[in-house]
Amino acid sequence: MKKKYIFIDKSLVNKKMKRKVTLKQIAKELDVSISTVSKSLRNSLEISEDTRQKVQAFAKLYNYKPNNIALSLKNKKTKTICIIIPEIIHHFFATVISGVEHVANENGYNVLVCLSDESFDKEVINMEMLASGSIDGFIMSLSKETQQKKDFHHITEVINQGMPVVMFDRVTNEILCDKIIIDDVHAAYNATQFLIDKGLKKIALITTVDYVSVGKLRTEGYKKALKSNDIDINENLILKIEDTEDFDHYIEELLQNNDIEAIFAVNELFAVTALKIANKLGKNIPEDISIIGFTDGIISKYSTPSITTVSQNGIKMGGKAAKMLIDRLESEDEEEEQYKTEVIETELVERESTKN
Amino acid sequence: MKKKYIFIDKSLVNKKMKRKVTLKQIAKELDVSISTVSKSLRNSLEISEDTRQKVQAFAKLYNYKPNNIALSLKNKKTKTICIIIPEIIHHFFATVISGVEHVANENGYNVLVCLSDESFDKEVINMEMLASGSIDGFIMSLSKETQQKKDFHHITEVINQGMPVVMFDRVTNEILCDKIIIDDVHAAYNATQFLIDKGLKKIALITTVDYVSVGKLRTEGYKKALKSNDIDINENLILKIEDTEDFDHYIEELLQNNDIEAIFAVNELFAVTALKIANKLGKNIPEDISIIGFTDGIISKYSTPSITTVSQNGIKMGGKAAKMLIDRLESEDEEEEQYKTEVIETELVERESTKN
DNA sequence: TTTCAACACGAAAACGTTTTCGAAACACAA
DNA sequence: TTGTGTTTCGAAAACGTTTTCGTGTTGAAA
Repeated sequence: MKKKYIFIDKSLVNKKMKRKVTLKQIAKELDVSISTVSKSLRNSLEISEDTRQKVQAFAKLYNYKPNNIALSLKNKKTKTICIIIPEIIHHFFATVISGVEHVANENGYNVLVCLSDESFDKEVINMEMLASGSIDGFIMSLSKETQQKKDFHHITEVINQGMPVVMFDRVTNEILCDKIIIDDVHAAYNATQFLIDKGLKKIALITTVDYVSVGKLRTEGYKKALKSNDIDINENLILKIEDTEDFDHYIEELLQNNDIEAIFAVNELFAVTALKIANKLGKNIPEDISIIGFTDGIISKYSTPSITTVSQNGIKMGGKAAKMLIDRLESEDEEEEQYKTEVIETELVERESTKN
Repeated sequence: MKKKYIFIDKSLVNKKMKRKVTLKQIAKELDVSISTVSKSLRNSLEISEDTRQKVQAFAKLYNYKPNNIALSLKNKKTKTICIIIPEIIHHFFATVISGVEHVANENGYNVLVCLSDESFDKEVINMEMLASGSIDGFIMSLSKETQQKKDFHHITEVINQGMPVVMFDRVTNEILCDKIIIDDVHAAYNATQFLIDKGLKKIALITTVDYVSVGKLRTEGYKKALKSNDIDINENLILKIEDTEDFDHYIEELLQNNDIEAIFAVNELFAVTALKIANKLGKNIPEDISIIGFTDGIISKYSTPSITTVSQNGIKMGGKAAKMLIDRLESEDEEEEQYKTEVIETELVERESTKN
């Protein structure tokens, strides 16, 4: 008979289990007070050399580590910050988290990640839940639904409780707090100008509906660039896409019904989809149509042809956001500084989808 | 003179600041004991209808929320789980987090994200740090360095302290715990067989160095498929790539020096890079060379041509991992069940990079 | 009037720390 | 012996909860 499983004796397992040791247990074992143990471990001069060494040796032997929760309760800080983002599958948001995590870690903070799924309710629930002591501060980018509703009471509430909030990318003027953004208008302006400089005039815009702040701003930049080059704005060339819907056929229509020379898309997905549809319609990129996207993600980089984009540098944004939050946390109740809005430089990454 | 800034009076700010109210404060205000307040809020029958209502009204007015840290200390559970992954920028890991987060949230848990950056030390530090009360359990995928060193003491230690650990994707046999994996050998076998079924025989493999567990297993599957179809294994067609190095020219060599009919790549990056280099060398995909990748990521989907891949379903993996961990947390100290290893089904997603 | 429930509430312990303050013990000078 | 310091330690409060147990009050039954 073959043995198929190895059953592990429970008492044996428990023997191996060194449950976490506490100050109280050490104190009892060494027959001193809890205070003495605590002080010894923190090398207080109040305690004699002898006792200190004895305690420290014992603590090391039993691998004593102070309980973080108890410390949090005592210090009223958790050394944890929370980042709330609409979703994590987007490359941009993943890079932001990466940036946040690194800076946070360097400063001894941990990062709690919450996904709002673009839902107002989840955003509210998460914030209310966590504001009750679990974390020291928030970094967040608004969900689409929140931006549409323009209801920010959950954020004001948290701020009024004295908890710092740093907003990034999708922000709102209705909340006073630290912010990290890019100059969407300017970046879009530059991207459009870049196309115009190549001698292209019939430039289509694929953007989001207006309540998405960044979409609106980028649309603004696009229009501004056209105007300052005395190119008429043709509303037929502007496609506003509701994010939930299947948008392929809209782009197909756009490309079929207009002899477009270039496309500026406000995100990566729109850009790559336009590229694929253009291909399907027998247009060559960049010979027939030039394409510029937004967000320097993995798609643009590995697409064929690779796509010229406006790079947002999510890692930098995340890093700066974490730095701002932590600065505010650590300087707390010193002079209340004014809230700052920091603008991160964007960069046009030229690739194969635009002709030169 | 134009006003450039609006200075906000600090006392005013503080007036608006409703700092978190505690049981003690409510008790004092209503001139009852803390116990009475606590019981009232939890609708204890010990307390008279009158008092209960009074307390509840007051608590609602001042927006009382119990302090999570205090609760954690009392209950010895934090309702937080930690996921440690090598990096977040990889689409696969992002999807896993997404899966974890959703299931965790459904069950009232929060998710702490730690990035090991493929570094053994960071993995160790993070685990040791957090094991001291901050979280209830771990979900993790090993860093490359840890796999190389084969040093898992930090994980055993945590487990011995009674903290449950669930490993996924990059796991090891040296640790006894719950695991979620895919059958890498089988999936690679199928992918290779898929190519063979198309009549392709000269199939190259682009894989990682052997210490990466999944790379090794997928290599095994590839070889197995060749053998069972009586195709000789040509080591020249097997390219093992060290992850840190710049590998483009290796792939280029591989493609130039052999008249390859198909490529099986163990990850997305290798696949798309091979595709681009093949293109550059004037080969048509899939007419001249068929390509299959691994990990159903964003790159494969939006590449041109889109890439046939083995889909790992990270969301499902993450969800299952979270479920397993939470089950163990909540059933704790009931019968110690045996550790389970769950195998997630993979799926071959057929796209344009393989001919039919 | 006594007795006994039932009711309504409070005191205190517990979770694991840190820190303040007081005090015991001892040494040493006057 | 007394007074003055110094050294070394412990008690207790504090952080914010929950929960056990005790207790005082009331009303009714005996």
